[in-house]
Order: sequence, then structure tokens, then C-alpha cells
Amino acid sequence: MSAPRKHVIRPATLEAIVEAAIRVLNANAGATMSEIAVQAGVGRATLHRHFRTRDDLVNAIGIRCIEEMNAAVRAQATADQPAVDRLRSMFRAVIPLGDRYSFLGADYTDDPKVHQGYGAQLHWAETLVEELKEQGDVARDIPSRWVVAQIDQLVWSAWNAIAEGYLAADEATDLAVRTLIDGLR
Amino acid sequence: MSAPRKHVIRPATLEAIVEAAIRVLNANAGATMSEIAVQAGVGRATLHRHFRTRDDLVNAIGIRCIEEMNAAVRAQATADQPAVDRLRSMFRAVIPLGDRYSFLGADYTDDPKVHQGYGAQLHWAETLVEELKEQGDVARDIPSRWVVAQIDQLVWSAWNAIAEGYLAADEATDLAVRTLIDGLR
DNA sequence: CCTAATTGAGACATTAGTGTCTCATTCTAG
DNA sequence: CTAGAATGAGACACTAATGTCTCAATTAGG
Repeated sequence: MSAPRKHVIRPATLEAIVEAAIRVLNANAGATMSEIAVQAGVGRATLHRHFRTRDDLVNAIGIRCIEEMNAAVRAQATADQPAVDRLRSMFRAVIPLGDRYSFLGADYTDDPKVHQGYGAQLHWAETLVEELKEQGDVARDIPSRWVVAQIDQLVWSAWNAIAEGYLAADEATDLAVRTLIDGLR
Repeated sequence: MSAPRKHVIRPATLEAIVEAAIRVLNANAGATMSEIAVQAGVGRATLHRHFRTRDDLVNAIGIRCIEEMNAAVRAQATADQPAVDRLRSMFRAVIPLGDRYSFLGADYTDDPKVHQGYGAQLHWAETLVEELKEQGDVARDIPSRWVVAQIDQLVWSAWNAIAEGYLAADEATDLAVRTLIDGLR
């Protein structure tokens, strides 16, 4: 998709741009290229040199965030764990990334790679839910899509609770699992 | 706040504008005045005649949505019900409004009236949570803010499930209450 | 240290949206 | 039916953002 570039980007420059973009776009999904450039400590022209359009930049970040999440989950959740522990591991891995991930929900993109990556995550979650049902951790009469939706929401809730300061990271993880499986009674 | 207007708006015009704005802004929080005008079947100038700026329009809609929700809840939930029934009534009242309400989360506004209305809702929810705790429907060791957050999320989940067609309205209401109180086991 | 290439700064054209205004047309209350 | 008022259509100036380009300055690699 990317046209051949005259300029080779310097690793430090790329890093500065991507990190700034993630930060700025999560704070404000409609942020401008100028804002991102300033936050990255980089000239606006440099942004356009390496990401021809704003959409290119947003898509690139979307892909990066999804890969980052996948990597984090893989690093935590091993296949030989019981399903509930995998759920817990997943929460532990993903919740800290909430602030880098949240803009993906709002700032929707049509990029096929992003869709593909998101689809893969969805599939992973659905498989997990099936196992949770087999283990009796989730009732069979509940639609799996509902369960997946709740997991998504809980990630966001947990990150939010941490950001607002009324829960610590490990408390939030435990509370998320407990809320999902056993409810608040 | 609103400067005196030369023109008195016609009720039908106001209605068309507000309904179109709710519809369009919920589909796309960044929608333009032109799009809203077209959807309302109204000239763009008329929009500006009655809502001087775009922000004025967004704020007006925010206020309207919140009042609409408050009215819906009041109409359903009576004070003499047990707390869980009030929770259920609230879900029943608010879930169908999900598609008119969702943009409030994204398109944040600084308008004091919106903040005030939102604060009132929050207070109502906190009171409900306290009663749920007293009745033993919610464990005391769970932060009330977490409970309120879950309620918020469940409204959105439920509306979404209905919109995607995998749950009927009453199923979604029941599942939301069940998920909150008893979890998914 | 020197060369080649990236970067920063800023000018520039273009586009899209906002908000104002005017005037002809349409609606409506009396 | 008619006078007064709201509306629609469109022109207008203004602003903000995008994307392109050039050239001087800085950086990194050999």
C-alpha cells in the first residue's frame, strides 16, 4: 500500500511519531497532524514524509496497537492454563494497555489489516469463552457474543478505574474477573 | 446564554432539527451542520438561525437527551419498589434510548447544564447502588463507582445486542440485571 | 572529518467547514 | 385573504487543516 519512499525514516523519529500519535489520538480522536507533530517534537513535514496522509498514520497506529495487545496476551497467557486463569492473564496483560487502545473503538478505520487483527482477537476471545463454558465458569444459555462484549467492557472499566485512582492494577484485574464470572452480589 | 433571537422557531422545524441531529451525531460524532441540515430537511441557514454555533446545537441535544432519560426513568421506576426492581425498571427504560444517548460519551461537552444533568443521573445511580448493597444484592466490598460503571456499560452492551439482533429487548434487560448481580456463571 | 541523506521551518495551494447576510418564497395567524 | 414572519437558497468572508514543495541546517555513517 505504501508508495516507495525517497526518505528512510530514522528509528528514533518513527518512535517519537508513533508514541506521540498514540498518546495524542487517545486523548482526542480528532487531533490534528500539527498537534501530533508538536508532541512528537518533530516537524509537520516529517509526519507527511513518512505517513503520506493522516489516515495512513491512524491506520499504522491501529495496527501497532493490535499487535502490541496480541504480543502482551501471548506473553502472559499460556495454553496449558485453565480457562479462567487464561482470562485472568488476559486481563492482566491488556488492562494496562487501556490508554493506548481506547481510541480504536471510537476512531474506527476501514483498513483491512486492522479489521483482520481485530477479527483475530475476537476469535481468540470466542475460543476462550467456549472453554469457559465447558469448564462451567460461564453458563451455556448466555450468548457468547454477550460474554465477549462484557470482557471488552471490563477491560475499559478496569483501565478507567485505575486511571481515576480508585483501584490498583491487580485489584482491578481481580475485580474484573470476579464481576464477569460471579457478578457483584 | 442564548442571545435574543429575531426569529421564533416553528415547533415542527425545531423537532426536525433536533431529531436529525440526534440521529446524525450518534452515527458520526463529527458530522457537519450541512449533513444535519440535509437530514432534517431544512436549510443550513435555519440551523444557524436557531443554534448560533455548532456547539450550541450539540449542547442543546445533550441536555435534551439527558432530560429524556430522566423522564423515562421516572416514568418506570417508582420509589416503593425494591432496589433490584428499580434497577430492572431503569434498564428497561434506558436501554431503548441507547442509540440516542451513546454520543454523549464520545462527544464530550463542557456545558454546565449537561454536566449538571449527568451529575444528577450519577447521584441517582449511586443512591440506587447504596440500596442494592443494603439489600444484599451487591457486596459491600465493591466500590460503588465500579458498580455504577458496570451499569453504564451494561446499558450500552444491551442496546448494542439489540441493535445487532442477537437479543430481544426484554431478554437484554433480564440479561443485564443477571450479569450485574449474579455474573455469567 | 566529510559526504550524503534526513530533518525542520516555512511558504503555498487546496479543500472543507463555519458563521453571516440578503432576498425571494412559503407558511400561518388573525 | 392578507400582512407579517419564518424559511430556503445561495453568495460571501473567514478559519483551520491537509498535503506538497523547497531550501537551509543538522545528523549519522563510513
